[in-house]
Formats: sequence, structure tokens, C-alpha cells
Amino acid sequence: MKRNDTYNTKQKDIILNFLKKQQKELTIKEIYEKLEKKVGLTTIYRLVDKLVEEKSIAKNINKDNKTYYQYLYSCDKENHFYLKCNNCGLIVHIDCDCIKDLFNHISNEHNFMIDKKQIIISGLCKKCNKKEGI
Amino acid sequence: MKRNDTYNTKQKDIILNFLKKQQKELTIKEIYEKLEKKVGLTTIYRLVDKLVEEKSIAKNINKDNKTYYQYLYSCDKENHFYLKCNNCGLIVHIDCDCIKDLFNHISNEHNFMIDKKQIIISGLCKKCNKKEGI
DNA sequence: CTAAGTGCAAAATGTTTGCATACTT
DNA sequence: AAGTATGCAAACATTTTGCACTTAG
Repeated sequence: MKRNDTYNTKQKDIILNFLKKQQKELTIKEIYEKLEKKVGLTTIYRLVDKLVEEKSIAKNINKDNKTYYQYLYSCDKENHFYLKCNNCGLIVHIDCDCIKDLFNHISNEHNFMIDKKQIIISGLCKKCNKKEGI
Repeated sequence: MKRNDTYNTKQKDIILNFLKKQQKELTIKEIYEKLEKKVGLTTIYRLVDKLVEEKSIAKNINKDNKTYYQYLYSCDKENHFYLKCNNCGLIVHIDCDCIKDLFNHISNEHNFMIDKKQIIISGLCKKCNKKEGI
């Protein structure tokens, strides 16, 4: 008679932990293969969707036109955001008050409620910036 | 004997102008249909890819798992960025120095080169924020 | 025991490619 | 002309669905 409940399953654990361990973006196929097919493709699609919804992971399309998923270290602080390198795909977590100012400014002056859980700013990390700059 | 050249075609014009006029995100299919099939599907795929590459338009996956494209008003100023509403999908162009400070801070303190052409910050616009907040 | 989750195979979608034709310069 | 671009049909890839079965609570 229960309703709208959610169960903890082996597969759920496997996927979240796997993404947590990997320090990079992965496609569904890559997840499926690296997990040695311990979890069915369909299930990965379904679980990954949920994880995106609850903002545990980020989803995005890269230049290669493929869809990638990546774990986002969660954080309840007010001053955290992510920097994403467009070249190597890495997302790094930053804690810095600089984002608080922007947040306040944008919500006050521009009437826009930034989603604190998902502030992802794109560009090039130090390493890739050097490489591309040649 | 020319090489690596690019021609100006009717289709290229049609698509860019169409996206410019629309003030919202569109899927490939929507573009195809609203254009009344004046441009072939394949061509849309190809042109839209180029436009993304040259950063005239933005591409992203929404909650509905569909891929959307939207024109980005270009701007050479140092202080512009975009705010994207996660609910209604609109991208608004903002010119405000607040982003310069963040930009400088991030590049100096965090060694990260933000892509000035594509600073898109997500959240909820005023209208959608009210609706969701009920 | 019941609702929720899983995984297969199949169906539905979405995207890319090969190629003959048409357009730009 | 020569090099690009286009658009169809076909190939390919990705994602979703139906359904019988398993698992969590």
C-alpha cells in the first residue's frame, strides 16, 4: 500500500559510487562497459536520469556531440560553484566567497534566482589553456 | 584549387536568421518544421553544428532530455553574460560589470580562463521563480 | 505481500554518412 | 571549372517502452 517510495538497490549504489570514484565525464556506454555490464543499459539510463534530477550528477553535451555524466561533489555551503574545462571535461569544485557577491548581485539587481546547486562556469583550466594558447 | 573555404548559401542565411528571430530554444525538429521543410533535416544538423562551433548559438540538453539550440546575441563588450532560465528556457543577455570582477578573480585566483563568449548561468527567472515557489 | 526496480528484446527516436545533384565563387 | 553545400535514403546510434521477473521494505 506504499506509494511513491524509493528503494535502495544494489544498482543504484554501484552507479553512484562508480561515478564518484571517476574523476571525469563518462557516457552511458562507458559507464555500462566499465561496470562490466553488471548493471543493464536500461537501468543505467533510468538511474542516471534520477541522479541528474536530484542534482547529484551533471549532464551535458560536449563538442563531440556525445552526452556525458559526471558526479558533482555536493556541498551545502553558500559559496561553492564549479568550474568546467571545455577541453579536458573536468569539473572542479570551488569554495570561494566571490560567488556569493555575484549571486546576491544577480538576484537583487537582475531578478534572477541562480540555482546554487548547479553553478557551472565553463572555460579552460590552466593546463589546457597553456596547450591551446600555443 | 581553393581549399577549406566556406560558401554563403541560402540555407545558412535562413537558419541563422530564423534562430535570431525566435526568442527561445528550439529542437532540430522544431526548426525543420517551422521552416516548413525549406531546408533539409541533414542540412540543419550540419549548419547548426557549425553555428555552435563558432559560438553564434548555444546548445544544451534540457530536463525533457531533448537537445535545444538558441541564438546568442553576440557582444564584444567585456561585461556581458547570459542568464538562462531552467524552467522556461529563455536566455537573456546581460551587460553588467559584476561579471568582470568574477572573471578577473577566477582567472587570477583560480587559474581558470573563462570563455567570455559563453558565460551562461542557470537558474530561474523572476516569473518562473514566483510560479515554482507557490 | 506489495510497490518499486531490473533487464531483455523490440520499438521508437535521433543523428550521421554515402552519394548524386546543385550551388558558389 | 573546382570546391562546397545540399538533400535524399540508408545506415547507425541512442534512448525509451512493454513486459515478465526479481528485489526491498
